[in-house]
Amino acid sequence: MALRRIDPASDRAVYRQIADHLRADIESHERPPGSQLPSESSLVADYGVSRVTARRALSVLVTDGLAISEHGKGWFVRRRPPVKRLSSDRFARRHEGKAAFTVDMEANERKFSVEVIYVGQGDAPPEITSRLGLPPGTAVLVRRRRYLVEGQPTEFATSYIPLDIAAGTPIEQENPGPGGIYGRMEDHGLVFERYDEEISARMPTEDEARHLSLPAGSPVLHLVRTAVASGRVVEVCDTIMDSAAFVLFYSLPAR
Amino acid sequence: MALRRIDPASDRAVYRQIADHLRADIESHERPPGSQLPSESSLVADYGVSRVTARRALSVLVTDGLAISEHGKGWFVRRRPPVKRLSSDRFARRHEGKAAFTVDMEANERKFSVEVIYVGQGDAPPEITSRLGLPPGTAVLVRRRRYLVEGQPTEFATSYIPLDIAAGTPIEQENPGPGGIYGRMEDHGLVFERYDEEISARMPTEDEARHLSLPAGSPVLHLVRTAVASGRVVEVCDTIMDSAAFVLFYSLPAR
DNA sequence: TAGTGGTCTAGACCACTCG
DNA sequence: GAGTGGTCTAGACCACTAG
Repeated sequence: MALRRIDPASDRAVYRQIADHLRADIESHERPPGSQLPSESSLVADYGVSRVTARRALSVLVTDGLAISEHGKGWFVRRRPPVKRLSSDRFARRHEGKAAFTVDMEANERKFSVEVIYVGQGDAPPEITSRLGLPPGTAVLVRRRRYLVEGQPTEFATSYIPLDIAAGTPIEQENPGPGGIYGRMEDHGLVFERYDEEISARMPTEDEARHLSLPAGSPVLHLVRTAVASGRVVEVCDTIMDSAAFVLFYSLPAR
Repeated sequence: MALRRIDPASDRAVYRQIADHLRADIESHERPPGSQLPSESSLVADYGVSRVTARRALSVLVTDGLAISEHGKGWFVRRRPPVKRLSSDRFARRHEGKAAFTVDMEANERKFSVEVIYVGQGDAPPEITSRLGLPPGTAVLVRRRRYLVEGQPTEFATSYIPLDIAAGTPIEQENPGPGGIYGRMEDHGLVFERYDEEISARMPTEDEARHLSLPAGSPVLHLVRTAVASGRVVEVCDTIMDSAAFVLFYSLPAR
């Protein structure tokens, strides 16, 4: 964090050089997560650049997911919530009467909560009805909720369930009871065979960024789970996760 | 793509309004992938804003992963390489004598190639030696390579293998032969038990962005695979993937 | 009120691409 | 050479946060 100067002979743009200095400080933990970065005016004074250039340097760090700005307060090194999501034994342990998310979080000893945003009939996007094996436009049960870990939103999930499975069962309730919706499906004789998960990553839409309180430069993990029971698809769950908060874990047997 | 105007009464910043217009055109495919966006000067003329504001609007799209700029040429709607990576049957099919990546790509009928960057002894980061069950600083065999799909780099992988397994075997060669390094390990009597995979997503480092020719606003998928055979960890493979090029697929049995 | 970031302007010089 | 993006400056006004 020693005072560094711009090399005017360098090919590297001035704003990048300043960003490099700050990045080095962040990566070496000389500027720890949550600490305040130099203000724009102090960069202007220290480096002898215009305010626009100082801002650009700081913006580079935001784009790289290393910093955030807070209006009226300053620029700060971004805090990273460390959370781990288990997978392979996630569904096995569900049989003890807990929903998958509960199992995941308890395995990591964190305080969590669930916010139900919407439960009721609704339309599903065509990609979803197609996975469910239903004609486009078919009404389904929609369960939309947001998961919070230690007060911070980290995950935003929407489940789609065929109405012939959900109608008249506790699956239509906000709280479907012990074991979650999978438990209720088993009560009705459905035998689960497998869960297929597709994972991708991308930048969030503006909506997603708002729902998850994501700073700029923070990608999301997109997970689509298809649950198969008794020979048919009984649920498609579309999940958007703060990528800074999750590591997904899969254990594949060799044979 | 009709001529739209800025609403000066709106709370939304001018550069965001312009970005919104362009984003809508991109998402509706009125501006298809690869097409040229309006030049900075034409935005200046059409919207009556300064060049800085026009550039900021375009930069928003870059940060969101929707556009790229090419010096001297213009701004373009980003092309997205569609590729799918299979997982669950990836290792099962390896036994036919093909490496996992080959299986993945053939399943998607794409032209691919592998570039070997380095094969030889080297140091492994402490996270890696710890996974391998070796003391920090132990030398290991390092195999670093880059995978290209249809000429575009999409994946950058580094394998770390304990020397007592690799030394004196074709694993130390650039081309380890049919079935890849796993095939050679089996030749020596190792029996594979499972592959553990940890997946996360984040923004790339500058190095990673260069190696993968990633535009700004393009996150990477980070996959760390730990191969367990005959009761010990025989390889850790650290993979960085262009998130725009991959969808990871896992099938989890219910019991 | 003082300090911080958020937005915008007008103008400059440079480097790259293409015909 | 004409057009495109890349970088930088000096200055302005506004909005938010704090003591």
